[in-house]
Amino acid sequence: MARGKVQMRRIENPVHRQVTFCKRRMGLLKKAKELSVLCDADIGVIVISPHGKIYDLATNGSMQGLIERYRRTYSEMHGESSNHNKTQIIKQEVLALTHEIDLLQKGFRYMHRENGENDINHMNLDELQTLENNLEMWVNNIRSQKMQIISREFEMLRNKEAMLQAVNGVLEERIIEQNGILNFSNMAMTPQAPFQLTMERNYYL
Amino acid sequence: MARGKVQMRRIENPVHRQVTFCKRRMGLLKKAKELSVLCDADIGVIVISPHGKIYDLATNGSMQGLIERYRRTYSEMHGESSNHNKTQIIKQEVLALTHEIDLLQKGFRYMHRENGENDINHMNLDELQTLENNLEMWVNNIRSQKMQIISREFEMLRNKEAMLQAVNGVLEERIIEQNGILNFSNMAMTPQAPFQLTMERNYYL
DNA sequence: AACTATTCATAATT
DNA sequence: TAATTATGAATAGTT
Repeated sequence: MARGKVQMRRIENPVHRQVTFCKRRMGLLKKAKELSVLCDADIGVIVISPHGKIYDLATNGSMQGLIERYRRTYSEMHGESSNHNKTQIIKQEVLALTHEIDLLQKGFRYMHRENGENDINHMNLDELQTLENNLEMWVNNIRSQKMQIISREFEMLRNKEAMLQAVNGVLEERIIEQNGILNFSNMAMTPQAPFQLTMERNYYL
Repeated sequence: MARGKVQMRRIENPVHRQVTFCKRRMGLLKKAKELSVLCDADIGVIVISPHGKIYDLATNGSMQGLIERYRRTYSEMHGESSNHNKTQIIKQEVLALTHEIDLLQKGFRYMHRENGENDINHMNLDELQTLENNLEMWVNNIRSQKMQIISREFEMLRNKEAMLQAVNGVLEERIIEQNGILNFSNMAMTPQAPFQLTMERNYYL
């Protein structure tokens, strides 16, 4: 809209999000009123903030009445009898939410397949509490794969090093055999600074 | 709005009114979706045309569920007592499911923060297809960080190697100076058996 | 909360 | 009905 196109995703900054919520909520209700007036339609809008606060608008009569009209037509459309038992309604909601959860879980499974690693396929509702731990595991898996590849290269370098030192040893022996004198053995066998090969955990995080 | 400011009253021309109804209805629902996404709000919109046709939108779960939440809050505000029957139990289930969804969405956000990238908060089916690319980016970032740190270690090993080779060179020269003969140059450059220093993957798992 | 620079929505027109 | 476009509205970022 203004000062740059807005990305259509949740605004992370809480202050910005709150301000935008307020502005756009007003805009939405205004648009609803305008549509109602211009086109003679009955409109109801319910907005529930993340904190559960409710903002609503009913352009004609009460929201309750509008909801009743909605329910009636909805039932007619679905051929349901006047069986709008509360239980029935809430079961529908459970169904909708369950579907949503399935979608999200599919997303997780998809991601884990992408990693080429084992997946968390059987993520049921009870296991969701460990979401962060699962992520940690994921990162560790990536770390492990990485190390598998890296280790080969290290091995080669280390082999080369060991080999060269062995050669040095032989050469020194030969010189000692022939000379009885060796000036630079110190330099050869005791490196000034230890060659640090520590791989601290945060290196791989 | 366009081509002249519109008067905020019922459009008398039926054709114009119908066209405007269609356009503005779409605009209203779009705005509602945007507000929902941007600000993490649950929104329900019901539009009833003059002819009784119903158009609706519920951004989270079903309209029935949204209406129930609306009713519940409305009832609470008016101090109406609650009856604990089956309905009550299922309502708790709805609450639990809603909570689970929140957790999952938080999980997604968390992961994307890890990537240092923008997040996909309201992951719908259409957006899941880009998940693979996001993961790829994440893995690449980890790989990059990893390599930056690893390279130091490699450099140190290489320095050691270079040093040892230089020593070898000096030693060989010395031997040549003194002997004119060097028997083990072959042995020096072709190791018989590699020195196994395997780092198995489960070390890091 | 007020102010713009922009983008967006849409009324009129084709 | 479906595009196009000129214009008014909405609003993101800023003060």
